[in-house]
Parts: sequence; structure tokens; C-alpha cells
Amino acid sequence: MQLNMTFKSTIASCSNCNLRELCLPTSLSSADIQRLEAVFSSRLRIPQGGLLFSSGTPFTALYNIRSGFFKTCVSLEDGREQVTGFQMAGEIIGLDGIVNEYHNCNAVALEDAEVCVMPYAEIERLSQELPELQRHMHKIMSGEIVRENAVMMLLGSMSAEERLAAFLLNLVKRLRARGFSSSELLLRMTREEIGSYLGLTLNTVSRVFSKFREKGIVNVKQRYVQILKIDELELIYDSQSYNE
Amino acid sequence: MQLNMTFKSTIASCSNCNLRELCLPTSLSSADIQRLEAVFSSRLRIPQGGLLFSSGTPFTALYNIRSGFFKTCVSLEDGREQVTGFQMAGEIIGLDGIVNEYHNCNAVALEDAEVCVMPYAEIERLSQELPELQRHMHKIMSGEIVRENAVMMLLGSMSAEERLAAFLLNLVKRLRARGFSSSELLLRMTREEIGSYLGLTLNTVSRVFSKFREKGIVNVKQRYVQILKIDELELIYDSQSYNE
DNA sequence: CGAGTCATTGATCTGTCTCAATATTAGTGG
DNA sequence: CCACTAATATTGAGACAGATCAATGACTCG
Repeated sequence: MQLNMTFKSTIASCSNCNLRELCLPTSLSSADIQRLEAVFSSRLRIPQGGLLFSSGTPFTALYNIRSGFFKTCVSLEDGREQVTGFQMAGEIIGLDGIVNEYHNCNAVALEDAEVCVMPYAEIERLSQELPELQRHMHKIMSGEIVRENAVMMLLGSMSAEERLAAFLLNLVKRLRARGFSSSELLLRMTREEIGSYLGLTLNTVSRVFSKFREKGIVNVKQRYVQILKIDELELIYDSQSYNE
Repeated sequence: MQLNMTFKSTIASCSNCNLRELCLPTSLSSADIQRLEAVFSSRLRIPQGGLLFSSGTPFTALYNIRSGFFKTCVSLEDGREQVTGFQMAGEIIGLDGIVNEYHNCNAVALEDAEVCVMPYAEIERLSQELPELQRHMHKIMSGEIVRENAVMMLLGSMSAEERLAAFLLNLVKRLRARGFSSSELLLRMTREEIGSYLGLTLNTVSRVFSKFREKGIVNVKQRYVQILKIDELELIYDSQSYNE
């Protein structure tokens, strides 16, 4: 599972980044944005399978995903692993590191990815001067707490079908917010990774996909998923809360 | 389940509060602490069974628990409920409300409680001037994210025995940090609430308690729990991560 | 003392896991 | 472009942890 990875640095420009409204406060003046650009300028490329950070490594920065797809996971000594989230372009990764100043989970690129590096010391400094940035950071962290609450509900009291329905609905919702189709998607993760996230085995995930296909709710072929009856999915997962 | 509750306001003094090192940054000067006192001065009493806030109500403040014990829970329309956490004196409650400006869960007092009200607008304003406070807020939120990651691991990939062991170890750890015994505790929540938090039924929780008793690991009598072999518990739950 | 809430424990059932066989796909080198 | 291999996905059969249902017991509070 160890990959030889190469990190390549490039220079960012927030001003003309199409993800700006996802990762920065919308209310900033262009002058303020240029101040951010000055310190959030470095980028990192992570090849598929590469680690952006891993459990125990020192925390220095938050990362804004520019392209690509990540999973974060925590693991026990005995090898058991729990996927704690899947992150896509425009989302911030690394918040777990703030509290102890070292990372608490592994962040693995599920496809070739590029992230913007936001050194935490700079975030702290700039937040002192830009109330919008401070509020933005608070909202992002609070949003992550709310997301995890919804996952706890999922893991604690929902059936396998409900879990997978919730998972698919959440994915297409986030993809739609990024201008992608809300009826078609290409999964970036394996059945096993989905299962780990949802507290199921890869077998069960596969079986539920098959059941959904038999019911005509989805069209599944390996990683490709077409959602035929989104209302049926919403019926299975009584919607609400699982916002991101 | 509806309770008639009375909120009583009193005046706080952070300076001589014995929970100060738990809820405020330790590095603040006494002058700075007096500034906080000036705006975090109001307190609220919540009787057992009362709601501090509930899902959908506007978010205005964070609350520092001065005394008492809370649970937070999210619920689905069909009545299913998931306990997302138990909070005790010195812990902050309400972070879920920041992102959408209304609360996302219910906070119920499991015994008569008193909280310090920290209006969020004041937190934002003061954080602009006190870098220590800003960092403190970040750490508290990051810590909550890390705690929830550990709960996801628990719910996603651990057995009933492991879950209850983790739960007990976490409780006594937090109680010890507050000067209480690390071998005896009085549970403030029902078996059903423990079960909801751990993704188990009340039956299973009760059964695992009995099993632990038969093994001589604990002495359980209703809400009273005495831990006889903490090392056995740690063996069951291979420790790590579940820090708070 | 009586009523209600909460906890314990047994018997049975079921959803999901485990194990195993097979199928599909992606990657590699000839 | 094809054969070979490894990784991933599907599907069946059987097992089991924990759920459900139900009865009893313990405690709390008016």
C-alpha cells in the first residue's frame, strides 16, 4: 500500500480560481483576497494513493482541495480502519490537526489531486485582521461537526439501505453544487472504502447496490452509478440533516 | 417528555471559577480575563430534563457548563434519536449552531445544571483582539471533530463490548481530570441513552454490563459503577485515539 | 404504599458478517 | 494488441452478534 509519491509545488491565484466561493468567504474585497493569495500561494500535487498527511505527523497547515478526491481515515493498532470522510474539490482538509498540533488521521488521495496549502499560522494571523475569515473558519469547523453528527446518526441507527441511500444522496448533492450531473457519478472509492465509511462490509455494500438496481432505483456498473429514481432514494433515507 | 423549566439568571465571575483552566485559555492575563467576565457574565440554570437549546432554534451563544450533565442528540422525523455526546462541567456546548445560525441538535440536562452564556457575537469580537481566545476556540472545535472521529470508529467497527469499554474509560478519564475518582462513577444517563450513543439497544448495554460484572471487571448496580480492573477494560478497548 | 420509570434476563428472530467461488476490470509486459 | 496478473466486484450459503419481544425485578417519588 506504500506509494512513491512526488510533490510538486506551483503558485496559486485565488482571484481567478473558480472554487473561490467554496473555500474563501464570499464577502471579501479584492484587496483582501490579494492578501490571502500572498500567503496561501503554494500548491501541492498528490498522486493517486499518496498521503497528504498522516496520523501523528506535525500539523502545520490546512489544505484546500483544488482538484481530486480524498478520503480521511483513522486506524487502530490491530489494523482496523475507519474512513471518517470523503473530500472533494473546494473542501478543506486537516482540521483534525489543530487541537493537538499533530494530525489525527490519514488523508489519502483517491485520484491524482492538487491542494492549496494554507499555513495555519497565517490563517491565525489573518483571522485577527479579517473578521470574515475568522467567521468563515468557524463555520467550516462547525459544519464539519454537524456533518459528523449526521454520520453518527447514520452509523448508530440506520439500516444498510438507508446508509447507502444517504451516502449517494450526499455525494450527488455535493457534485451538483460543483456543476456536475446530479444523476450520474463515478465513484472514486472502492466498495470496501464505502463500507468502512458506512459501518458495513464491502459485501453488504455490493448487495445493497444490487438490490437498488433490482428495484430500478439506480443503474450500477462497478464504479459508475446512474441514479434513476432519486425520490425513491430520498424515501429510503428520509432526508433532512445530512447536509454538508 | 415536555418539562416545565425555569431559567434563572445569575452573575458569573471567571476570575475565581475553578473551571477556568478548562473553559478559558490558560495564558490570558488577569486583565484579559476581566474583559471576558464583562461579557460572559450571565448564567442559566436548567433543571433536570430541561432543554438548553433544541434543533431549529436560533443560535446566539455558546455555553460553558458550570455544573451538571448534558446530552446532545439529533432526531429523525420517524422518532429515531441518536445521542451525539455527553457533556460535563467545563465543557462547551452549542458549536453545532455556528454554521447555519440555528441549532442542529437538542441539548438536554440530565441533572440540574448551570451554564455560563457566551454570546457568539462577543466571542467573535473578542477573538479579534485576543489571539489566545481565537486559538482556544479553534482547538475546542478541532477537539470536537477528533472526538467525533473516534466515535465514528467506535460505531463503525467495534463490538458491543469494545464500545462499552471505550465509553467507560472515556467517562472516568474526564471525571478524573475534574478531580473525581477514576474507579467509581454514577451514570447520569439511562441504559437507553448509553445505547443510543453507542449504536446499541438498551438490552445489549445491560447485557454487556452484566458480562463485565461476571468477569469481575466492574461492579454495577443500576447507575452506580465501580471499575475493578481498568487494565482489563483497556485491553478490551485497545485504547488510543478516543481522547477528549 | 402504589404507580411509573428504569434495569435485568431469557427466548427467539433477523440483518449483516464471514467464507468462498466466480466474474469483471485495470494494469503490465511481451 | 493480446495474454497474464492483481485488484476489485458480485453473489450464494451458512453463521452469529445483536435486535426484538416479553416477563420480572429494582428503584424513585409523590
